[in-house]
Amino acid sequence: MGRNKYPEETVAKILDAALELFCAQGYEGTSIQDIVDRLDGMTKGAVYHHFKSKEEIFNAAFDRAMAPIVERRRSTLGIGNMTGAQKLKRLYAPESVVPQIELWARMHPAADPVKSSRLLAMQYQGSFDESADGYLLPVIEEGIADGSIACECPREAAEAVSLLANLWLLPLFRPLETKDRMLARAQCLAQMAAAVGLDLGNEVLQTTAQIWDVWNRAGW
Amino acid sequence: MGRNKYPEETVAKILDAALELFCAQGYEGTSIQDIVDRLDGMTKGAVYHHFKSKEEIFNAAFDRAMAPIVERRRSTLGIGNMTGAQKLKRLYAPESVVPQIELWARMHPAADPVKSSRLLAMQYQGSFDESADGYLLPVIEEGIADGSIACECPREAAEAVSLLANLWLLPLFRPLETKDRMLARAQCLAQMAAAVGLDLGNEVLQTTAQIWDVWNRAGW
DNA sequence: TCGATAAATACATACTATTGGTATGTTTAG
DNA sequence: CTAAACATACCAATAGTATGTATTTATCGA
Repeated sequence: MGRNKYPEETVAKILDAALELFCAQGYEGTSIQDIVDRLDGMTKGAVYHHFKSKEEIFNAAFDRAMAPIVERRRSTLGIGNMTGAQKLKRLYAPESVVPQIELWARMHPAADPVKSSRLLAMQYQGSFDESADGYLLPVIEEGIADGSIACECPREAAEAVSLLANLWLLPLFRPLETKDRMLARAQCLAQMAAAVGLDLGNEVLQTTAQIWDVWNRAGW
Repeated sequence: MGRNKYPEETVAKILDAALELFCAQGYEGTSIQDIVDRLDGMTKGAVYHHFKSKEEIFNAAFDRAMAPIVERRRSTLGIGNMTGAQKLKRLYAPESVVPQIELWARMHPAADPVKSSRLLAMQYQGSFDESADGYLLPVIEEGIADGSIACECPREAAEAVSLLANLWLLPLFRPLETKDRMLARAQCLAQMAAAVGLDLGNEVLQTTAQIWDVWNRAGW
């Protein structure tokens, strides 16, 4: 093929193909050759020119997909005249959650924890990062500082809620269940969060309902 | 080597070696050859005679390791003259939990969610099985039936508690943290469980402290 | 009960296709 | 002309298979 004038298009093609395959078949279930085969005409040399390993492709693919979500959330929380408690509720409101779910729905990962074990590990790791250095714990601490939240164990509460929200409330790596069961989970999570001082807001149920709709519309 | 009169010894040797390697290096990080190399003199032919795939070895190794724990728990819960609430507390008492932790400590899995992603997936899957068809939900339902537990969402509560206990309270796949942080997590979990009607008992803190000791004694 | 033989089991050996990755071209844009 | 953007040809390691061989165990007639 010689040389392309716009190599970033090639990179984008690679990452698009990679993301789709990694989601559908998992990390180990996807070979570099699988990816190459989707880049009509291109060869492995091109891929390894732009990325130095399969691992790097994997990370780059997901980072790229997540970037707009992360940015959106950052800007949402940047608003100054909101209490911590208000920001917390906002984090679990439809406008914050649904875009992320839409992304997941598009990615359409295999509903098999073993096949998706790499993704699961990412989500697991992410839950801790999210609560520790990420956005949840800071928001809670902000709430404690401004008096809008009363929580005795902010770090622990953040971790627990984050983990439950990511790996349980939306069971990405499990066979599809019913809307009622998802709503029951949301209700349950809200109760548990309230017990440690975190009010996730009344919108949580609404958010969950919308999540289910998005999910289903995507043909799960 | 010809033929062994007691092939089950060979199987045991294979599973022992496999378990150790899978824990230390993860599933993908362990090759069949790695396992074979630990079975002095034996070859791949032997391994593939007794097991039809790497996957099967992996499952067999962990099933074998878990078997005594599962049996122990089964017999503990079999006692008739206990209420559901009493059984629930017992599930989180040191005598029930510590043996399992000792097993995990011996297995000594890599504290890296990606390297251990397969194990993580197993634990994740296990949390749902445990709550659904396993022992936790039945105990809660027993408690509801005999009036010793008041829980509006038994299934959801079981899932949430199970997930938190398995993947958060004991963060197998995370770098070691302090005893205080583990205790704080236990306290937090107990509070959250109480909010949905599950009293995990006062022993939870004690259990957690013992877990940490076992963990540390194993040189984590 | 006994030995001979057949059959099945417990391995070893040798091989294969696929994999992630590399070394080294070749072509084209800047 | 040079460096980037690819292609081509290779490599070692991998999970798994096909097949060969030795040893145990089941079978059976006497």
